[in-house]
Amino acid sequence: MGRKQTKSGKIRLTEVAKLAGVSPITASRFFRNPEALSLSKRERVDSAVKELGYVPNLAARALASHRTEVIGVVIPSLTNNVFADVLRGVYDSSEGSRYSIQLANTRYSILQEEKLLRLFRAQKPAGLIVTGINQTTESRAILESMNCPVTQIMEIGESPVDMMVGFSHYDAGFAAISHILEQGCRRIGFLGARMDPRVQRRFEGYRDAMKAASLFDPNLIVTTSVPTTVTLGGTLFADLLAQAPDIDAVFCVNDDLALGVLFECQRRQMSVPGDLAIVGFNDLEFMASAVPSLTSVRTNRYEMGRHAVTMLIDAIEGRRPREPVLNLGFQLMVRESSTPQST
Amino acid sequence: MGRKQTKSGKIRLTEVAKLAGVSPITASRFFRNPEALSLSKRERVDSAVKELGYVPNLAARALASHRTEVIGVVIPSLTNNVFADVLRGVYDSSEGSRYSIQLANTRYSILQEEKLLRLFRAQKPAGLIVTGINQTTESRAILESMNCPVTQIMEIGESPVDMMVGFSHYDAGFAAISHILEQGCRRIGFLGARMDPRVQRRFEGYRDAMKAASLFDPNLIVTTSVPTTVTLGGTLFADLLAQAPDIDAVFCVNDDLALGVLFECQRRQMSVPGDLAIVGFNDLEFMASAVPSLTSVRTNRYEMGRHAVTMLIDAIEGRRPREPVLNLGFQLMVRESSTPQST
DNA sequence: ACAATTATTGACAGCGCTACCATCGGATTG
DNA sequence: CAATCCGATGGTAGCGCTGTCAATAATTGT
Repeated sequence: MGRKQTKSGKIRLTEVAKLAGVSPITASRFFRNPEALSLSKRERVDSAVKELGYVPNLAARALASHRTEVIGVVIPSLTNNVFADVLRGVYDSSEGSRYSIQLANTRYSILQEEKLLRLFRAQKPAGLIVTGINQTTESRAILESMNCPVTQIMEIGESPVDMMVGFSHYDAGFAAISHILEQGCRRIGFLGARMDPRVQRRFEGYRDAMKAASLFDPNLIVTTSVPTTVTLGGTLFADLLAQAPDIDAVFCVNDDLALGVLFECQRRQMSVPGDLAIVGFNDLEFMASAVPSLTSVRTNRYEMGRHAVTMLIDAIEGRRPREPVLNLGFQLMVRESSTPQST
Repeated sequence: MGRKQTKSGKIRLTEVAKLAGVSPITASRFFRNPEALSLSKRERVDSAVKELGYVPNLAARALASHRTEVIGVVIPSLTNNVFADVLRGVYDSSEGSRYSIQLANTRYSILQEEKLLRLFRAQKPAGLIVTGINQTTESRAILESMNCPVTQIMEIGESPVDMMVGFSHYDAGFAAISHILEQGCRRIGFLGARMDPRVQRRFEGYRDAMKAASLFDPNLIVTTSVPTTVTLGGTLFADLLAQAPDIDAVFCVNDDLALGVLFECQRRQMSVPGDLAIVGFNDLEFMASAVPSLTSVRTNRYEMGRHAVTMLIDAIEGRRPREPVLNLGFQLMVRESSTPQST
């Protein structure tokens, strides 16, 4: 015969059905569509399941039904707090649904992303959430061959693979700089770390706002590809000061850098915002709490996660949104660090 | 007949085998154990796979082989930075192996944990990593019925389900307090948020160290079950000051709280460490960068993640470690915030 | 040169579940 | 009262892959 006998202890759906006195297919329906069963059978199956301690075999289910109830989520980093909030939204809105979340981490590697997408494809997820809009041609091809709804999150742009939820990093960067300019600052430095595509677009917002005010100067810019840390904020700021000692404001591409700048100012006895205005990005929780409180651009990360999942589930279940691209915008949270007059 | 014809475009292993001129089972072996094939067949299968764009069906594989190559990781939070580091270790050491990581988030809910473990069980993972040692009886039963290696991480204790990697939170808390006592502080406050089991044990370390010095006083303690934030650190500290105005040090169960306390001191013009010594826990990156730099207890989170996976894979592949419990210890990172004399 | 061993390969059956259709009793209708 | 419909249930036939073991080819030793 084929293979060794099924372990005696193993409970299959057949056993459950037998005990409940129904056919296997009825027992199967108990899990997928209990309303379709008569109350009496439903109860009989239910107690049989409990009595035998039946655990459905997901692989068999997936094989027979050609689908799974997994939503894949591909993000570039777990260390970056930004994604923690997105994921909270994702988990919150998947809870209560039949779908379970499977998380994958590219660590900002294009190759890793392709590999993960390939892995997901082999698993036939019900839907997929991916970060950003700068997938490689190869990744995009995989996504398009995937035969399931896909939501791109964190930013919006032209030609979505399928759906998108995000905001314009360019606009957000531009708005931040406009605000600083309004405060009367003229020499606004730019501090950037891990220049991923979204950070790059924030930079473009900075650049264009500065150019529009005829204040653009390459000396005001310090960037690195190194991952962001608070300490790095201090280091980069020191570099910036060395190359442009006359700066009166700094725009940091994220809040960790901004906090690092604040600490460095404290170390150098520079007053914030008196000597220097600081504006961060993301509006992490600590920004409001710092002394002085730090201005930042709030991005609706939690909502992004929520909407991404909601839209995805709707699409999976055939209720496609009429508008595939959802712009969640941003809010400039103006605080002490960028309002010199209030000091 | 059974069901509608397989979609014409669908490539199965059989098709690959046919094109390569081998039997399906040989093609199958190409994926699982390529060394077993002769070089010529290996090349033939390889090019057939590429030509047809074959994507293996993981569900079928899992069903036929009774296993998967998934390592499940169950953690209580993604918002908490602590786990980001653990996960970095997990991902780093799973990379290059055949196993892929599946992450699940209990959000500190016991029920959610049980639900997730049940889900994992139905998926027959190759191995499982779970956080902490305080599983419910039910969760523990699921883990034990799981028929795969299990590693508990973040802390160590008696009677592991299988393996453990972590450190003693009690000892760490005790050591932190001992250090503060050595600095001459006597009225050491305790600030705690989200009192999960590990935080609870840090508290016990605090309590016993204080009792040993005959300095224990319930008025020195402020805790809440609310999740941790920097802002909360400030709030709790204000409460603490109200109830014990004469404190000369604070031990915070995590670094976010400690940062919040520092900001609150700045707001109140209290000098750190002159008026108040501050010690945090976890040694997140920003602690070294704060002004003054903040003392903390460094926990080897990255290494915890790495070892958890390494041990797990070894166990999966039959190379069980001789010692199932690995204590990674901790280091007290003494900085300005707790060394008054150096100010 | 021949048996003994080892490396490759293949045939077969079936993993546990569900899609598809058929069935069947009973309620509804004209 | 037959015709119609509908909700509940079941039978059959795989889904795509791999475990088992047997068969064959290649290699080695004596």
